[in-house]
Amino acid sequence: MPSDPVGFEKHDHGACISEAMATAEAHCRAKGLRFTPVRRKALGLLLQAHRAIGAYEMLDRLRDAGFGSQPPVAYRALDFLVANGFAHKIERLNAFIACAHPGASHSPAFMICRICESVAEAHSSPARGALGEAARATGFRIEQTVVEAEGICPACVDKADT
Amino acid sequence: MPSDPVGFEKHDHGACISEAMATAEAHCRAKGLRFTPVRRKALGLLLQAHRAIGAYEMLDRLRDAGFGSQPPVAYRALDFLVANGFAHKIERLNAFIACAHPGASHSPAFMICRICESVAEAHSSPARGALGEAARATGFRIEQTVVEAEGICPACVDKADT
DNA sequence: CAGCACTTGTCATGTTATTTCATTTCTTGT
DNA sequence: ACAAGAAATGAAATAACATGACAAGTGCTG
Repeated sequence: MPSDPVGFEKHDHGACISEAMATAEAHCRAKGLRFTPVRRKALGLLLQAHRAIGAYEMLDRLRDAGFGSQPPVAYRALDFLVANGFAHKIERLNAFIACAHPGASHSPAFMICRICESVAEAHSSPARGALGEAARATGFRIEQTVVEAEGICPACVDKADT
Repeated sequence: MPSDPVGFEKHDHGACISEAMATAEAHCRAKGLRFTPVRRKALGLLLQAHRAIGAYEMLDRLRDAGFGSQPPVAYRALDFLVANGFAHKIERLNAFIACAHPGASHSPAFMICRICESVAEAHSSPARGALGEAARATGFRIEQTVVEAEGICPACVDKADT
């Protein structure tokens, strides 16, 4: 099980998909959540894509798979996945990506390549760092954080420098 | 000149507006940028509001002020302000806010109150912290960061606890 | 098996953002 | 001063992202 903080490396994608699905399955069983076909399919599509997917792209694929064709179909499935930590929303892209560390409650941080649009997930520590300091100094109670870096991924840096 | 990292405190709002406008004015003069009426008005409106403003709310006000009524009017003005560091986009809100530290090149971080929707700006240090570490470890080249915390501001915490 | 909570499908609408092109304004080089 | 080029504006159209509301179906629970 890859628990490293980033995701630009190559890996056994098939295995990572089945693992993530199994984790979600188990989590839902444990929590009494209904991992319905449309939700399962949505997570599968996110994992398969291995990149950030817009809600309407998701909708297209769900429709192709025989599910409903109206936006709420996609948004509801994605909301479920996000709410339960199986996926994250990338605010910068208005898009969604499968969680790289499902199960673990965490504050994700993302690195977004502006060339190839790949996205890697890392952990952030809201409490530490400048933001946590500012929050403590002012009495702000942090509930959730969005941390996204835009730039160039290793592969594209190599290409650009060549 | 308030250079403290946060913005939940009371302050002389009139003075802070004129200062910010003057700073922008000077910056544009120095860089040969055209600080046109619509851009000036947009910045004034952001400063006046002292909160995050959606593009269409900005558009309404610009139209009321006699400018064009089509979305690009607002988006172009806002893009100019953001590009030149006079304003920031809050991704979480799809809204824009005047920069609290204009002139200084910086990586802003924001604290967003989910009760009263106030927004405070702090500095972040992308290079340090978990994100910078992950970037160095993988070879990701950070160009820009989005750091936004959602939670409860001091004033609303007090209210909630009462 | 009745009642309830939850999920799904669909229609309708609301919100945010961009593309395109013609026109005007400003700046620059001569 | 003036022509050429760059930048900004106005306006129309459209694209992309997201939610509200309601009826019908599903599965659990008493």
